[in-house]
Amino acid sequence: MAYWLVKSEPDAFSWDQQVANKVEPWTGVRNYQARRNMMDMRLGDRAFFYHSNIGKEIVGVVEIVREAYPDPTSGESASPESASAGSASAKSATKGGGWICVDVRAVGPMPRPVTLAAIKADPALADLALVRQSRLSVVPVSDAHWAHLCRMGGWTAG
DNA sequence: GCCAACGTTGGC
DNA sequence: GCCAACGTTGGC
Repeated sequence: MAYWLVKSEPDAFSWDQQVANKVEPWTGVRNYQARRNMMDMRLGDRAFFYHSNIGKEIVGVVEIVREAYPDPTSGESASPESASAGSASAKSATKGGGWICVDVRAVGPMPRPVTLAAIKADPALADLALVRQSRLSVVPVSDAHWAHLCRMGGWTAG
């Protein structure tokens, strides 16, 4: 399984809302590199939920519960019917240059949120994509980095 | 509120 | 196809 990190401004969509909604479509990604990363997400993959701007810390863990499909908030998205077909329709969406989203489910909160400052202060995390490409909202996390960040946050489950 | 990084756009 | 201008993001 692969690991990821997704960012959200808590003003727009916060961890608390993610927990309240349980499953939430991760929409609004309008960057090709981020889109490519989302296309690579598979069922069961996990991602850190990061608060940008306010907080600047990893606040929880989510799981991918639906692979890429056309983003309903995108102007040129396909119909809901074709969207329910799953990743096959995502391919046609990308063919048309449309944007995509995935569904994520809240797994649990970080016992101790991992701040950006703590990440930057740790040499082991110097090449984390979050640090290197601060503007990218969906980034991959290596197995080693995932384990390291889990340790920092006191995350013991899975 | 400012600035750096980076992506996109448009003129040539 | 290059590059300057501009817009957006995100950290400080």
